[in-house]
Amino acid sequence: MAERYDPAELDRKWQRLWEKAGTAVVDTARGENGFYMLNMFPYPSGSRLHVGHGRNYILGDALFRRQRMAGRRVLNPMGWDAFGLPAENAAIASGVHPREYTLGNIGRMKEQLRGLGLLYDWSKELASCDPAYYRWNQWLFLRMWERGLAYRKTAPVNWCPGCRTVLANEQVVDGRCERSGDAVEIRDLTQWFFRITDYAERLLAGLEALDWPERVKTMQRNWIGRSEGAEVFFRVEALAEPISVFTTRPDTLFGATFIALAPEHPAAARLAERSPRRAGIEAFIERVRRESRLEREAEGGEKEGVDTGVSALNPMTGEPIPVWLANFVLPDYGTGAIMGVPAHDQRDFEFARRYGLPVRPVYRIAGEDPDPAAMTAAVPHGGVLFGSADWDGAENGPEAIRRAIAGIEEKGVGRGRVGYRLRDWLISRQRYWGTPIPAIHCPSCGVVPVPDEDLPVLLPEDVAFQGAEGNPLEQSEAFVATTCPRCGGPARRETDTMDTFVDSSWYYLRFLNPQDDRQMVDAGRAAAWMPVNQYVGGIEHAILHLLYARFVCRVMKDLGLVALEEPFARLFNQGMITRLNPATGKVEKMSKSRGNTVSPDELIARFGADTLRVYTLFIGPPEKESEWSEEGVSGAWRFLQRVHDACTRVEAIRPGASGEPDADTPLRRFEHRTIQRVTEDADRFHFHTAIAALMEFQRAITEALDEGIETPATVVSAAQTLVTLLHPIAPHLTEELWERLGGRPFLLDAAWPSFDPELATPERVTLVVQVNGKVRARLDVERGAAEGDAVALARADEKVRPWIDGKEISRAVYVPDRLLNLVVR
RNA sequence: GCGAAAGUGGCGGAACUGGUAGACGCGCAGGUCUCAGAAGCCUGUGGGUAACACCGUGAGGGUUCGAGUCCCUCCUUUCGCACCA
Repeated sequence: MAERYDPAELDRKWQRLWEKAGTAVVDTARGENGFYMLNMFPYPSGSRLHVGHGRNYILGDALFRRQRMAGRRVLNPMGWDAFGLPAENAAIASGVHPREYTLGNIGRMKEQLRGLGLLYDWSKELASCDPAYYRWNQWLFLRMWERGLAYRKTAPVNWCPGCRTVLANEQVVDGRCERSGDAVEIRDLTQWFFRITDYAERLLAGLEALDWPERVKTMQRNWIGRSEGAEVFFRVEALAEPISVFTTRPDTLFGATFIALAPEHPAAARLAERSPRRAGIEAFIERVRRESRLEREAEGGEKEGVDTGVSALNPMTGEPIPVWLANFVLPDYGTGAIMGVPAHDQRDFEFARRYGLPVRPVYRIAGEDPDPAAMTAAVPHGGVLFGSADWDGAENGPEAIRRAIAGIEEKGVGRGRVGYRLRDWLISRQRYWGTPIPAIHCPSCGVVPVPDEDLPVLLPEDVAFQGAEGNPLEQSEAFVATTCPRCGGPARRETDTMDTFVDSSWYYLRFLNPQDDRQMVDAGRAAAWMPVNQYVGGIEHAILHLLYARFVCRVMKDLGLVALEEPFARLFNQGMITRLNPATGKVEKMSKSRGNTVSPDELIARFGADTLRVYTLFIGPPEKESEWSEEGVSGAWRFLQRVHDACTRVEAIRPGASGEPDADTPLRRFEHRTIQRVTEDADRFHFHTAIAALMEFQRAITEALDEGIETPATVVSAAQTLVTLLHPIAPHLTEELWERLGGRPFLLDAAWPSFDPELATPERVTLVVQVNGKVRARLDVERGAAEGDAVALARADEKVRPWIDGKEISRAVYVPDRLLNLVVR
């Protein structure tokens, strides 16, 4: 072999040629035979990508190339989720404008993606920080505002002291900011929200039909948290309005021995005012409200409460029960008030035990736990047999609940209701680097929308970032000072910007018409290309991005902008790449902060992008997490060497290859079996087993060359098939070899080979012979051998004979082409 | 605590529907080439045995001619949920 495989040169050469020829550019005005492949667009961070990041892009690129070779017009765009706090924090630290910082990162990241041989339709590139993009955030916001889907309210919200902004519920994990890890505080602020709760039922129902990982769907179901129950009104002596509680167990209403309000409940302060123990109650309210979310929701946290001294009347019996304030009642779920049924609810029971409140089992509900007798003994007041003749006989469970709701509604003291855990999406952020919310505060007209013709509301430039505290937007008098579009008087501009998840909730639609300045989306193209056929990204977006995108897509449908409800038909979550951390001795997620990353740059310099791609795909099933190993990479490198060497030898015999390949030879059969294996494996994303099949095929070709039995035409055909099947995995080397084997560029436009099922099956098979279920011999037989022949062969086999001699074969189980089990006594 | 997924050689993993357990790769051992090494290349590689037998898919039971795969009990790990009334 003359020349060695020089990846550095090949990588550069083919990356240039692909780009120059625009091989990945798709005209989205034409929709026929389209396939929309999408990787979640990345945040352009300041640090270099590591090999753990590469996994989902390499997988996406392999899927893209595979679909293209199947003859589809595949749209595979890339863009940038370019707004966000890291850029602004960098600006505050160094003074560089967030835009400059972000654009610099985009440039570097793009080069890195190119270096991996990833092929995107860059003519569709977009960045969410571009006014041409974010003006449509503002436009959509105004449409939502018109319909009451965007609104402002004062509410207790999550405040992250580290990020100095409010957060959505979805961004708070275990009481901490999912970005910075700071404990989140609760503050009363006036903020902008999107009314996602109006869509709770549709978001839940839509999950059914999606081809998504079950665990993602489960997470979304849990987050939406639907529960059926009833709202029940309790009259309170001191108040004009009754207090409404939400319960999923209206069947236990007769067992309610108290009601409890969240300290934030509007009625709480009014009740305190009337109480002789006012000071104590107000102190309690103040104390609970000051607690952070972390403290308040801490596991095993003591349930605490205070008696308002006021009574409420059980609507079914008219019996007075005390009204308490309790820290475990959440202000923003249900009605912010509960009925306490200690006999049938663990939390209520703990609370009752602590404060000596009665526990009253509802006896007529059969099979309820805990055991009423035991509880009666455990509490001072004792249980009282109580129930209702109306509800008697109803089995505990849905039927009892249904009847209870009917009884409550009949009496006019409540109604059936569905509760959701989902809260409205808080989209305000007190930061600069985001989409300005298009609203103006006028002292006489109130909060007024910016007229459409004044869009986009641009971010101001006269802002000093270095060392800035608070929201940098507030610094710009030119931005803030404006006139009211309604009355023309002086007014102040809204300085909150939008959560960056607004940007990412519709970008997949914008890739279809990224330069269109007349409309947000192109309904015709959306009809042709949406939903995204295959979406690939990390599990960390299981709730946040994926729920918001499903919501916004539905809003856009209701606004008549598109005709679809679900943006992503199929979702794939790649597993993380882990690596042994020498510092801790543990296998951990690969990350910069842990210091266990591997840079693709050095690997590419040494082995080329294809080796990195082969190893990344070979490391394990892509949906599982996989451990990176330095030595493993060399296996991928050696494989590509052997492919290169084999094809170089084939190239040398090519001039002698005339005519068609032989119809049926061992290599020919190997070729067809490999096509079948690789096709099936690639289509379930299992490139690791596809690579294993290709390794075996390469060895078969090398052996055929060594032995010289196969005709040149047959060998050339095999080698061409090898590089074609390997192309989605190792595009640069295969492109080069393809050309040298007589193919015309580009492989992306070459047809994926098809297999003949007859040839893909071996002619002779190994028949396993078992005696009483234990393997005793392996026979090489013709495919399709008859049972009688197989038994005869087995009985005559010298390895089998000792096990059956002198015994009677009572039964023979024969699985053609696989196994013969002789059962002897 | 509740729910889901997983547990296979020294390591990553394969076996998709019950039918040859360990494909493929790493590592390791021996060989080849070389003055020597590196890189290649070839051979071997679950435990066990002289060779068989035998033992082997987290543990224990079960179903079956036959179980990594199905059922039951338990252990471990990972992930999700967890005052949501």
